[in-house]
Parts: sequence; C-alpha cells; structure tokens
Amino acid sequence: MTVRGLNATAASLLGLLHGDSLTGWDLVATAQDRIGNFWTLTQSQVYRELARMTEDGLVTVGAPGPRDRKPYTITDAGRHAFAEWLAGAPTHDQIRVPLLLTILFSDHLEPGRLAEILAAERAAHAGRLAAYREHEGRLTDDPVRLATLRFGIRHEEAALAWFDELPGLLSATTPPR
Amino acid sequence: MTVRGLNATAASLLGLLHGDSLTGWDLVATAQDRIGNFWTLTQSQVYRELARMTEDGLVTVGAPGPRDRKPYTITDAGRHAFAEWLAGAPTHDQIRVPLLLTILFSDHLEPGRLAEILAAERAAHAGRLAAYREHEGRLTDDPVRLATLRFGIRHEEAALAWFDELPGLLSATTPPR
DNA sequence: TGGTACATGTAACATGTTACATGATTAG
DNA sequence: CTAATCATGTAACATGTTACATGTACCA
Repeated sequence: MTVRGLNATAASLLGLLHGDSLTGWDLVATAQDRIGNFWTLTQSQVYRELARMTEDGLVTVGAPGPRDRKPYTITDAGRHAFAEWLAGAPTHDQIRVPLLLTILFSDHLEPGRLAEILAAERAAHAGRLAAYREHEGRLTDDPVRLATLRFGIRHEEAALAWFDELPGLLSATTPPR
Repeated sequence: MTVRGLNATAASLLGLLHGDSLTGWDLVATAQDRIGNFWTLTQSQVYRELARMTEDGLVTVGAPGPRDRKPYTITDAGRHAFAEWLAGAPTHDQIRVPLLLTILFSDHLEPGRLAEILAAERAAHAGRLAAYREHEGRLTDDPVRLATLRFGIRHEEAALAWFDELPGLLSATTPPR
C-alpha cells in the first residue's frame, strides 16, 4: 500500500479501466487496439502494474470468473491518481530511430547495403501509412482516436518525404574514387 | 570476456570510437553532439557499456592521464562487432508520445487544461524546429549529419502541422451541454 | 585559495523484454 | 479427445534513470 507515483504505462491502464472492469488479458488487447500505435506495453508489464496498483489500492480485484479471469476495477484512489497524472505536464517524447544511427555511421557500410536497408525501411513506413489511412476511414465517430491516428499519419508522411529527399542528401557522401 | 550481442547504445559508442581514442567523458559529450537529437544516453550508461565492452575485448583502456582520464580504444574485435551490428537490419523505431495519451484520455480533463498543455507542447516543438533550422545552416559540409537533422526537421514540421489541425479534429469532442 | 568544470564511477531503482510454466475452456 | 486459444503469472535479464560519492586540475 506504499504510495508510488504513476508512470505513463500504469496511468494508461487506469485510463482504460474508467469504463467497465477489465481483466489483464482484456487490458492487453484493449491497449493494443487503442494506444498500440504510439505506446507499447507487454503482457508482463500489464500483470506487474496490476499487481502493484492492487497493492497501492488504485484498483481492486474481483472474484475469479470462468477461466480464472480476474476483473480489475478502478477505485476512487485510482481515479484520483489518474486525474492527477493526466493533468500534469506530459513527459518529453521518446523517439529512437536506429536507422539514423545506421545512416550516421554508413561510411562503415558497403554502399549497396545502405540502399537495401533504406528500401526496406521505406517500405515498412509506406505500409504503416497505408494501414493508418485505411483505419482513418473507419474512425469518423471518435475524435480523440482520430486525433492520435492523425499524428501517426503525419509522422509517416514526413518519414516518406524524408526518404525521398535522402538520396539527394547522401549523394555527396559517396566518395568519388 | 563472455560474448554478448551489441545493443544500439553500445554500437553507437563503438561508432564514435572509430576515429581517435576517447574517454568516457568525451564520449558523453560527443554522443550528445552527434546523436543527441535522436538517441539519448546517460553518463551512467556510457561507463557501464565501456566496462562491459572492455570485458568483452571490444575496447581497451589506455593508461590514465591527467585527471584520471582513461582513453578507450576500439579493438579489431570491436570493429568487427560494430560492422556486423551496422550491417544488420535496424531494429524498429521506438516512439512514445505521452501527449497522445493525454489527448486520448482528455475527456477526464478540464477543457482549459488541455488547451494549456497543447499550447506548451506546440511551443516546445516550435522551439526545437527553430534550433534545428539554425543548425541546418551550419551543416552544409557533413551529409550524414545533415540527413539525420533533416529527419528531425521533417518530424517537427509534421508535429506543428498536426498541432494546427488539432482544434478542428477535437472540436467535435466538446460535448454540447 | 576557493569555486567551477572536469572526470571517474557506484548504488539503487524503474522500466522494458523474452522466455517459460501452468492450467482451463472451447471448437472441431 | 485433441488442438487451439484464453488466461494467468513468474523468472531472468537488459536497459534506462536518478542520485550520490570521490577526487583532480584549472582559473580568477
């Protein structure tokens, strides 16, 4: 029951618990669906955070159902902790793009290999953009989800535009031997 | 001397060590300068990775200099491990945008608070973009660094465009009571 | 000679990842 | 009755963060 500060992962679980009670399994699925595009969390984390939040009195466990399903319900303390977390300034973004390291050190790479990597990465971004756009059409009713999806779309569009200007930027790299 | 796989953080240190030998302190500063915009690493991590890589024979420590400065030098094994890491497919991007959680759950927030948060975030992005653009002017000679910087610029431009379309997207959110 | 920047590192903890172990229910 | 899926969770490890402890050299 020690009071601990919420992290964003725990907070998002509490956010998802504001409606019905959900089991750990449900939470994994729901999180994947609702925030999976911009926030990853694993099964392990979910169960760990649930155990911790139970200890802290932010959620309560209901009686085990059919397959040992255990519904978690948010408490008033949980709502309060969530509201406090939500009203605080969001922490800084975390962006780590391994490809940029590859590019930065690409002089230690055979030229052909870089082109391969870039092509594969570009394709992955294009695929994600297409999936987002398809999703976009089916989200006309939910403004906040649309807003987060739009962020993803903008992000992927920017990535593609960048991929397309890359050859021009890097052409000077190739040493003229 | 157990062989361990490289992680991106260790690899980037090896990348930076391809020129001169550098001390842990130097590496922190150099990393901040060269990859700081898209890859964070702390002092603690640097010393930990250096200790580990020394154990693994990827780098060697030179004789302590003036202020107990210890120059680290990459070994052939280190170069090999780095080359192998670099040629591999980059791992997937890691993007975590806490603000998107804030927005997704913004119905639990007083309306005015959301506007405040958005304004502050937008300003932060605008500031970063300005800094990048200023930097851009002074980078005409280094194509790979320019390429990574351009990624940052594209990313920030996308963010700003998204902030500007946000009010329109979210206006439907406000329940008409 | 006293403060600042340099330079090392450890300790403790928080968070995230991967792999595994266990069993219940359901669908075919 | 058997395979797939649901559902729990632990263990071990990797990575990242924050705070602290220690001392050195330089500069005003």
